Amino acid sequence: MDRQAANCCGARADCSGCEARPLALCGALDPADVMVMSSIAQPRKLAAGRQLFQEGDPADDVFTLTEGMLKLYKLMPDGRRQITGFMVPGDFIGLAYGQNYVYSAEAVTATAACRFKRSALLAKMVEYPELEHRLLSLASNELAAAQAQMLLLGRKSARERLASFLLGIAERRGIAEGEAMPLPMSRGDIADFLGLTIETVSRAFTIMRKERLIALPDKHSVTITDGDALRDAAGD
Amino acid sequence: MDRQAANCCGARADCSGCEARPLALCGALDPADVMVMSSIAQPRKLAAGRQLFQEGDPADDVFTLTEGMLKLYKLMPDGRRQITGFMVPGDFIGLAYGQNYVYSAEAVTATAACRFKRSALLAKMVEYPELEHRLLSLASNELAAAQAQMLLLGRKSARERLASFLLGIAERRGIAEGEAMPLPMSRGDIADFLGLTIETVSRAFTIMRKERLIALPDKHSVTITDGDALRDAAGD
DNA sequence: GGCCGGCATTGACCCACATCAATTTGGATG
DNA sequence: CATCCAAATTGATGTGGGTCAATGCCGGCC
Repeated sequence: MDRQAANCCGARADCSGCEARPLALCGALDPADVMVMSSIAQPRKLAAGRQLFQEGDPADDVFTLTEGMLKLYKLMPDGRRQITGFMVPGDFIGLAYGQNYVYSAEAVTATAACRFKRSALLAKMVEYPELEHRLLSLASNELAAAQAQMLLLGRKSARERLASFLLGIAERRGIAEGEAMPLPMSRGDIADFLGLTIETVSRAFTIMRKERLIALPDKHSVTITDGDALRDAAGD
Repeated sequence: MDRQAANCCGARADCSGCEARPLALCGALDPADVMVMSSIAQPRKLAAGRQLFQEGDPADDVFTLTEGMLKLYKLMPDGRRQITGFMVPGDFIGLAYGQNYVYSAEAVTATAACRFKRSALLAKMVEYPELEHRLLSLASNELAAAQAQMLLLGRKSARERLASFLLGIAERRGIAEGEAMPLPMSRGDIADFLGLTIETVSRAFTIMRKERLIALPDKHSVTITDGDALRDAAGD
């Protein structure tokens, strides 16, 4: 089973109906100028579990995620894995001025993304500096998130890590206390994001459920039932 | 002793002799245009141990480091600290599109930096898009470094962390095997950067010295004596 | 509806690193 | 040169989370 599902095309994108646009790179442009992006964008779909690219591949393309969720990760030769982020619609992927990708990207759920040739995007950025401006703003947000994650990985306990993780998702997704929140990634992915093992993540979920900080309607959703206590558990 | 040493001035910078320029933001400009930066740059000196700014302060200024070393860090309410990076001449500090700094910055050694009003820099970026381009390139390098650090913090052993740290500095500084490398930060700073305790860092140094991977001429220098073995110890 | 297989949970045990506690070292100061 | 003190090292002991192993759960498939 190595064929990719509904990938293909080479077709040009129709950005007019894109829901991710206001959030994403293209949101930097006047509505009238969005067509300049569609002229260089190639839509691309990816089934859950498939890779968008691998660490070390030549970084000729960059992407804007429009639907679904991707995970970015780095691997060590012995298989240890660190997930550096979960990407959601609007996120830009492939920023990096090196020749090659420095991490791998894999679909968590079925995803859709817009692919751009790096060279084409660079050319458009010369013409439309507001694109570069938006990209810098996306990059600096990512940097702030990366720094928060370093604090989490370097200094927080397992319990604090899980609490911070859940609060972070809820905030990013704008999900209120008492509302069910989708958690599409596996326990293994969460563990590799938080620098823990599957077993430790599972135990932390169980404890927090027993303490009524959260509820677990099923394995792929959480409800924050006591936001104050959860913030307390996050340690900051 | 709360007065700041030789800080002061409000004077305009003379960028013509700036050694950090080729590396830094200003290196993006034609030599003829560098004066546009000096017109908005304010030089600033900082003694070792002094803070440039604190997490939460209004982020009105941004900086380019020209001399010395700064550490950036985040604190938890109970005092746990994670250093997210050590900055060297050429590095840009204060990137972030929020209202407030999201980390603190403190001088490790005596430092010199160029301060810019964020608003003034933003204005110049409109006029000179190559400034924004350079900033994006600096940001994406920092992002790649942050991702490498997440792998280190989430998945590496104490020994691997220290080995990676030393190799990273040697590479950044262009220091060859057998050459003494300055290590201006304290063991405590190294510990807070690597997500370990002082004692564990100290033990790891001792072990690697006894194994002849490194030599420790004094507490603030290291020599990599067996680069291959050290790369091996770094795990990737 | 029953079977299968992958993911998640739970339990028992272990170990790398944290913590607590002395020393030792070395740079600053008079 | 002696004194002081903060930083670093070294040693003894504790523990949070990793490892290994068994069991449970659920969704897909015949």
